[in-house]
Amino acid sequence: MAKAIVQRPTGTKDVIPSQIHKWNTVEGIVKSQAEAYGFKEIRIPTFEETGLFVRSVGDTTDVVQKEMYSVSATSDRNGVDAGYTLRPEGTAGSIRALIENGLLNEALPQKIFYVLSCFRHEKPQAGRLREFHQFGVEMAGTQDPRADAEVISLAKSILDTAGLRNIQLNINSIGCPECRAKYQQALRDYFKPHLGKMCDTCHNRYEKNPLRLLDCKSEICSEIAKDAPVILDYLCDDCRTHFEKLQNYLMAMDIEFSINPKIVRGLDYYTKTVFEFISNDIGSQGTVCGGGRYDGLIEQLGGKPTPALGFGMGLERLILTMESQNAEFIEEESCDIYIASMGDDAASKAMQLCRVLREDGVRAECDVVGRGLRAQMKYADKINAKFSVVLGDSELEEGKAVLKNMQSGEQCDIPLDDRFGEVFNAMLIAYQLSGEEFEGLDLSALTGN
RNA sequence: GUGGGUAUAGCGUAGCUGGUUAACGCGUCAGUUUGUGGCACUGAAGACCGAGAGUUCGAAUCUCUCUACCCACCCCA
Repeated sequence: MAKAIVQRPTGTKDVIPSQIHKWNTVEGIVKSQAEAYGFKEIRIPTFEETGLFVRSVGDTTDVVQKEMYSVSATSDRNGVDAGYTLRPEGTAGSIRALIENGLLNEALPQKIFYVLSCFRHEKPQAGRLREFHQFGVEMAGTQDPRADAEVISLAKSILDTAGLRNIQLNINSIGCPECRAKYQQALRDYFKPHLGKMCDTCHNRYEKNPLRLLDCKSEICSEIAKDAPVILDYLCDDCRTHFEKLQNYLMAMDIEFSINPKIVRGLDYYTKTVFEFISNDIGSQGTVCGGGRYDGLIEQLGGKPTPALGFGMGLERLILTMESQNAEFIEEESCDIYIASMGDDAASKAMQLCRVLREDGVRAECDVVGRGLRAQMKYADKINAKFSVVLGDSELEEGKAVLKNMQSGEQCDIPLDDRFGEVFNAMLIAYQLSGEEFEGLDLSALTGN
């Protein structure tokens, strides 16, 4: 391992140039699909007042209790400690932005999406970083189950477009505050006699958030949880029909799902629908996408009561899954033309030609190291240049040079005057049309042969 | 926060039970008769063997501590 004076912080990753195409691929997919569904991009601050996350994510959750990067900011509010936190997720901030900018007074539903980095102080492992990247969407202003289906459909479209297979969709309903209260009581009644045998964290859960008793992975606890009451039996009429309609819409759209009554999201704001897309190919942290409805959140954050829902998708996990399934990434474009030169005059000419070409958006490069011709050609090959030109004294005298197709080795003359850019662009287009067609093309008129 | 694993040049590895100048592949750079890449050949640069301490005449190879990374628990994206 190479050493730098300072190394990157634990749980962070560099994306080096040879990998960037994966991110561009994924971000492209995610944005184009979101736009196809009518979602608009939003950008929000990287940090927010700590209170925002405490109120929304929930003060009993692990995320808030032990995973936030926070600083106090005593001086910011007339001596009152405002305190800031690097966002651990995207929903809180984007909902805050919807409220603060009055967007909930515009036509509803508001449909927004974002790509952003999130920060959680956890111990890193496969698919889990301290700084990770999330694509997310939020739809505010509808309680119709069609919205739930639409949002799930968007997530599914993204995974499909990315070329993924075997991603399982699990859905559940955790009810509204009324039916959930009844269910929580039922859970407490059920677990109470077993409490003695159960783990410490479950004791805590029993008190603070009984829903998560279902989630415990410990053998004894999960064994006990097996026969626990199921939330779906406790849903009120409204929640039940909402959930049933959602299922009907999903089936109508041919989106396969399974109902998993054990899904309990770790963020407190969820109501009714919750869902997860899970990959089995990337280790134990297989949740690629998770989300649900949060009908109470906007009011809780000071907005007018507005039902809403959304999801977050882990971009690192999405890329990991694509890699493990050998999905295709879009390759970056390489250099269009490398202009090699010998001697100072030719070097100047090369730089000048590069400038002209770049004005037309051509990826043009020339020697900036002072290498010999052979080395320049090797470099042109390494950077995968499509064409090359060699400039020396004789070319400058004659006013023309030889343009070489680096893939086929084919060469032709190209004038070194005002027509250079025009001719080269024609060659480039021919090249892009296809290698085979290129060979059959008669470009003699252009090149003046 | 709790466990387990790993740690040798830019990358990937070899180096067995301790013994002279730490090896190989890829990569990088320079050449292979003077103005042309991909192949081949030649050569060069590049590692105080994660850090610190200890055992020993002698350690990359043994012991201890630390750190980082990886994996799992937990939690979530």
